[in-house]
Parts: sequence; structure tokens; C-alpha cells
Amino acid sequence: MEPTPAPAEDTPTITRRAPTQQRSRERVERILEVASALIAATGSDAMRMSEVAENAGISIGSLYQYFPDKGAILRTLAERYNAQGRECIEAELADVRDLEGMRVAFGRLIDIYYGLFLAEPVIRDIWFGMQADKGLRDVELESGRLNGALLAAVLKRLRPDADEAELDRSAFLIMSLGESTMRLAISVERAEGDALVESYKHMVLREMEAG
Amino acid sequence: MEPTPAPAEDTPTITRRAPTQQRSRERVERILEVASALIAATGSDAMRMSEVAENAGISIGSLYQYFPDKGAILRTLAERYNAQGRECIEAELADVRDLEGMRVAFGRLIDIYYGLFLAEPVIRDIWFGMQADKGLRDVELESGRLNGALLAAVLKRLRPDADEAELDRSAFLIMSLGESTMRLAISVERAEGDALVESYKHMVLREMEAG
DNA sequence: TCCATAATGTGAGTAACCCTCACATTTGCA
DNA sequence: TGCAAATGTGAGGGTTACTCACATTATGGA
Repeated sequence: MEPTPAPAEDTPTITRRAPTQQRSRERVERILEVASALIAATGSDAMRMSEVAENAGISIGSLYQYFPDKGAILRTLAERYNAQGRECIEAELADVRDLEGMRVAFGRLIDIYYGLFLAEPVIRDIWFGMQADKGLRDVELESGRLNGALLAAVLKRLRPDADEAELDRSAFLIMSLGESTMRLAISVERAEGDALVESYKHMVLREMEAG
Repeated sequence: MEPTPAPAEDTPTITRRAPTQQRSRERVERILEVASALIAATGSDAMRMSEVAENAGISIGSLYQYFPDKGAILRTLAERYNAQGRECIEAELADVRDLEGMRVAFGRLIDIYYGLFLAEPVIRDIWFGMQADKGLRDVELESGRLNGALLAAVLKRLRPDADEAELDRSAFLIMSLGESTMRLAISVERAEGDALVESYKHMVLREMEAG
């Protein structure tokens, strides 16, 4: 019913028990390592909680004393990777002084972030949303391609001199990011969502006009 | 192991049996209607296959003769909504003749598409990926906000005269769409993915330079 | 009309897996 | 040393997607 799901009522509890003792903290780390390895090997969907416990050398009950559910493990891993990426962003942007500096820094920042994605199967898996149906992703991808083709056709009419492959790519990106923008928009409160969609339109139109 | 998951080896089988008889085709429609209603009411995660069968007035076995698994129902619905959106895009772009026309058409197109999202709980649900953990989405959202804040701080330094709220929003959007771009990039073959990331950087830098 | 064959329908049952809970063991501390 | 709190255990409960052996219905030719 509610159009905008509020942005998390409480900070989600990641660990059930605050690990006070030394051994506990080591166990949490061990669990995360094992989970990481399993996700890298077979994906988070195929990762079994029983397998995590077994590989970590603890009982299933013990596992659930540290992580309230399977999602909590994935969220913890996601948060760690996010923190890692954030550090890299912060470092790159630290001493940007002018637009030229921004151009260089932003380019490198994105390259590094992208590199992280490419190198880490665990990030890739979690980023796609745990258990997200692969077939559904393919449907989305195809939709972006079809929509992109529609846009590309028009852009080619408007800019017959432009590089065709680049227009195709740009149109595909624009339409795919349009969907991403809307996903983002409906995840925040309505007024902010509307403003984000406006910002998106603004950015894309500038891109299309400048070629 | 493989860095780029190939874009679907076969076109995913949507319906198991080709419904040749009249009754069969009616059943498929009825199943989709019932599924839609259930998703709208409680979300695709809470939708039970047994419930779909019951509400459609058929047996669970019959349901599985038309849809090989739960995801197939969601994929079919997603494809239908995509087709609907595509029609609207095609119609809006049909007689765009110049950049000014594009400005108007694109703005309306996005508004309509966004309106579809806002109005249809089923699209919203499916678009978030079936079963995707809500907590995980919140983690992603928070990451976008934190990264956006880092970028916004720099942009404010570079453009002290610009509207602060707009810079905040723009930075949030840029960083969030950066993640979307990378998700897209790792869904396609490597060379295309790399090019998409370059296009993204290009578009964002133009935006940042133009303010 | 009647029957053989194919198409379609049925639902109890299976398998898989997340998570709980009642009880055992260990640790920290006075 | 002894007690309370913290931590550990794993068999089992409960849910749910999906199967399969068999029943029912439709089709098309003799």
C-alpha cells in the first residue's frame, strides 16, 4: 500500500549477540571468511547455512547466535565491501582542487571501484541481490537493450555524423540507468524520488545535446 | 570463475507446455492475474505457489505444467510490463525531429515510465528482484548516500555558488548510478562493459563541468 | 458412434533448507 | 572453589517449491 518504504526503521541488527569474548570475535571472523569462500565458489543462493557452520567448525546453533539469519551474513559482507570502496573514494577525492583535478580523480576512482567489482566474485554475487533470479536479470537486460535501440534510432536521426556504435552504447546506458534511477526513486521518500528523476532527465538531456 | 556471466544460453522457457487448447490459454491468463493480485497484496516473496493454484481454481500440478517454476511467472509478468513500457517509449519518440523535440519527448517519456512504476506495486516488487532481501537494499542505499556525501563535499568546494541541495542530490544520483553502471557492466561481455563504464564517466564529467 | 491415443488434470508426497529450542558445556569472577 | 552468565550443540520442527504415478478429458480417424 505505502508507496515509499521508509529507509529502515532501526539500524538492522547485524550480529545477534555482541561478541564480548575473544573467542566470539574470532568466530565471527571465521564465519565471514567461510561464507565468503562459499559464495565465491557457488554463489550466495547455493550457500547453505549448515555448510557455513560445518566449514567454520562450529554447530549450526552457534552460527545463529552470531547472525540472526542468512541475510545478516550477506549484509555484513556487503557493508564491509562498501566501506572498502568508500575509503578508496575518499582517498581519491581528498585533494581535488579544480575541475581538471576532478576529471582525473573521478576517472581513477571509477576505474578502481570497477576493478573491485571485477576482481571480487563475492561483491558481484551480493550486488545482484541475494537469490535474485538470473532469468529475471536477463529479462531486465533485454529490456534495456530494446529500449536503448528505440532511443538510438532517434539519436542517429538527429546526429547522422556521430559514431554509431557509441550512440548505441550511450542509448543503452541511458535507458538502463533510467530504470536504475526509478528503482532508486521509489526507495526514498516521494519528494526526493521525484527530484532524483528530474536530475536524471537533466543529466541525460545535457548528454544528448552535447553528443 | 568466469568473470562475465553469458547473456542467457537459451531463451528461457516461459511456459512448459505450449497451450494449444482454448482452455489452456485461459488458464495461463488466469494464473497470471491471480499471481499479480497476490504480489500486489503481499509481495512476490510471500506469494505461495499453492496459493496461486488455489486462487486460480486449479491444482498445483496443473500450475507447474504451464510454468516450470515460480520465477517463470515473475519473468512473464516482467516481460509484459516491459513490453508495455516499450510501447510508451516508442510512441513518444515516434516523431521527434530535432533536439528541442527530443527534450520534450524524453521528459514526458520518463514521466510516464516513472508513473507506471509508482502506480504498479507488481512492477515495483518484481523490479527489486524477487526475494531480494530488503535489508540488503537498505545497505546499498546507505552506501550510495555516504559515497554521494563524499562527492558532494568536493563539488561544493569547486562550486561554492551552486545550490547545495541540488549538489547533494546530484552527487547521490551520480554515485548510485555508478553502482548501477557497474552492475550492468559485469552483466555483459567484458569489452562492452568497459565501454559502458567509460560512457558513464564521460556523461558524469560533462554534468559536473556544466553544473 | 466408438475407441485409441494424446493432451491435460490431480494432489499426496518428497526433498531441501532455514531456523529453533531444550539442554550441555565453558568462562568469568567473587 | 562454586555459581551465574555466556556460549555451544544438533536433532528436529516447519515451511515451501516442486514431482510423479495415475485419473480424467479431448481429438480425430474408422
